[in-house]
Amino acid sequence: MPADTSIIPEVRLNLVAPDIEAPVAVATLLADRNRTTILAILRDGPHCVCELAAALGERSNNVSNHLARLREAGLVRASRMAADTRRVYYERDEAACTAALSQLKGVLEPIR
Amino acid sequence: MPADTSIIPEVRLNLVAPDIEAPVAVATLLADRNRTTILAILRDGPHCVCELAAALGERSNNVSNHLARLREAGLVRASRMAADTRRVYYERDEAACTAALSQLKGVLEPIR
DNA sequence: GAACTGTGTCACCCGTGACTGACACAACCG
DNA sequence: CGGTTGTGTCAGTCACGGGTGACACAGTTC
Repeated sequence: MPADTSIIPEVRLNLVAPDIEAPVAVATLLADRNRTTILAILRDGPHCVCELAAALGERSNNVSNHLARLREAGLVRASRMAADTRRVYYERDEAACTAALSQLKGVLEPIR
Repeated sequence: MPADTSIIPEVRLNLVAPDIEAPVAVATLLADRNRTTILAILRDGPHCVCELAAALGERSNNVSNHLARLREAGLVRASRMAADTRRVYYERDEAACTAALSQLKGVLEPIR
């Protein structure tokens, strides 16, 4: 005879996948060692490309590529300083970083 | 005449790249649409593989692969329930998720 | 026992993305 | 002006990882 199926939880096939584009985009940026290290180093203030390249042990054009990705995402800003216009200094956009963190909280934090 | 070089910031080539293995590992897991969606869906309680597969529009073996990655990272747990031993139910490990979020905070939050 | 459903494992294919090399541009110096 | 340094761009190459297909295993039903 069949078991009491009433206590077997029904399979829910109508689950809706939530919108996770933004957090995935943030995580994709952080999923690279060089980009995450750049963001970590910039926490102590602006640095130029050559400094970051030396710290990472990477070529400057490669670092420049990663900085472009971070810049397009708004996480960092580039500027030439008056005292040293030859080098380009990058600094974090703390507001954007906080917003990015919020996206990840939306996935990793318990339901509110 | 030469500019006053004393105001030109010296290039710091002695920067030390911080340890970012853990946050990169977390971000790598979240950098995939299916894995992030799984974590988001599991916020409302345990679900079996077939439910997750239906919600994602993916095949169950593919979802099982992603769940294995999440399981190895400790973010989810698998269990067979007494009322339905045929299916495997997955649930979030909230403590591990919180710990994972802390790793990302260490990169995205401003310096303390 | 056989048949079936749900899940897990693994080799394979293939697209995405990181690193490279060559080159171009910007800003300084002689 | 030409030379040098710092940075950016882009096509090419290659490794990594996600999806698939085939199969094995667990648990249930007949």
